Amino acid sequence: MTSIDPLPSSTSFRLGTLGALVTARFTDRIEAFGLKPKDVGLLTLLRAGGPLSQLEAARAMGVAPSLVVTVADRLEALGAVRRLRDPGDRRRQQLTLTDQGGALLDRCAATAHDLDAEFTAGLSEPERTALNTALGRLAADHGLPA
Amino acid sequence: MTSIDPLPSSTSFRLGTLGALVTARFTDRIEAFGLKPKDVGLLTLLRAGGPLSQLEAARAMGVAPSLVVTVADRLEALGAVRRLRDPGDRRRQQLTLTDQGGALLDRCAATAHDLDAEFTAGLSEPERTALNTALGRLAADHGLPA
DNA sequence: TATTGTTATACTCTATAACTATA
DNA sequence: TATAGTTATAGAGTATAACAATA
Repeated sequence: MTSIDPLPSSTSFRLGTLGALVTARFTDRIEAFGLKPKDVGLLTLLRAGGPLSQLEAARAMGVAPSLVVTVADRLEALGAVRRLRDPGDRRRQQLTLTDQGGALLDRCAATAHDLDAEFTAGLSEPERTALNTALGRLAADHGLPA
Repeated sequence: MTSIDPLPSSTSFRLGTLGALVTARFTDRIEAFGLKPKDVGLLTLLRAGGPLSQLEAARAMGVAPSLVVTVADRLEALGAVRRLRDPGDRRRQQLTLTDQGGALLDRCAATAHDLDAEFTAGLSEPERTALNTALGRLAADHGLPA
């Protein structure tokens, strides 16, 4: 008789459940900075892709433009981004990462790497490297930030 | 000068973003079976851990007991689980996986493995294996289904 | 009085739709 | 008339609180 490969041993199931777990922990920690996960996504995008209009940001993040308003409001209140009205087309708001926003993103990166160490403590060093390399390739293949 | 390791190269960031992406795709596909992700979680738990009371299920899943009511209602309507009042303690509802529920879970597993193949198409076979092995170890370390 | 399940309610996240200003 | 941003509203998912039945 043939036995079916069980769900919990699939890469999809494991990625989904571990991703939710690690996101929950990361969310808890960045709360200390006044940030939510989507805020970090926008900061990451701005560092990688220079100034962007809100609509461009929404498209790159795969979210509704109205959500970018909320996220940009919060980041602006923290001094992490600046909104500059485009003089050539006054409908557009150019979002720019401030120095303070860059420093905040650095603190998020440090937090993530701390979390990496704790979360993967049970892996050997080669396993950790192989894991991160494979995840990096998948991220690139699926259009996620490098 | 020292440069900070960027956020998108962290394992935590990659696990979080890839996990969200793969979960969204999986969610789309199991909708054809009338299932939501948490339903699949409960079915998985019941197959692995035999009959459970709703409270036990809530604890194992890390969700509120009231959510188990909703999930069990939907699964019962699909014929995937049975609720049996415990004769020894009539407050308890024992949740049991039916044959039909087992078949449904098998279809979810097949769906997940199809998704695995598509999602990791850009990896070499050794990379795919190393990835799944490392994820399996992390899942075990963090108390997720085997 | 404590516990299991259920129902009522509220909160978070995010999308869609309506609206304003500019083109 | 079309587009960028904003505001208003709605839906999904999940938690907390109130309640009913049983212990």
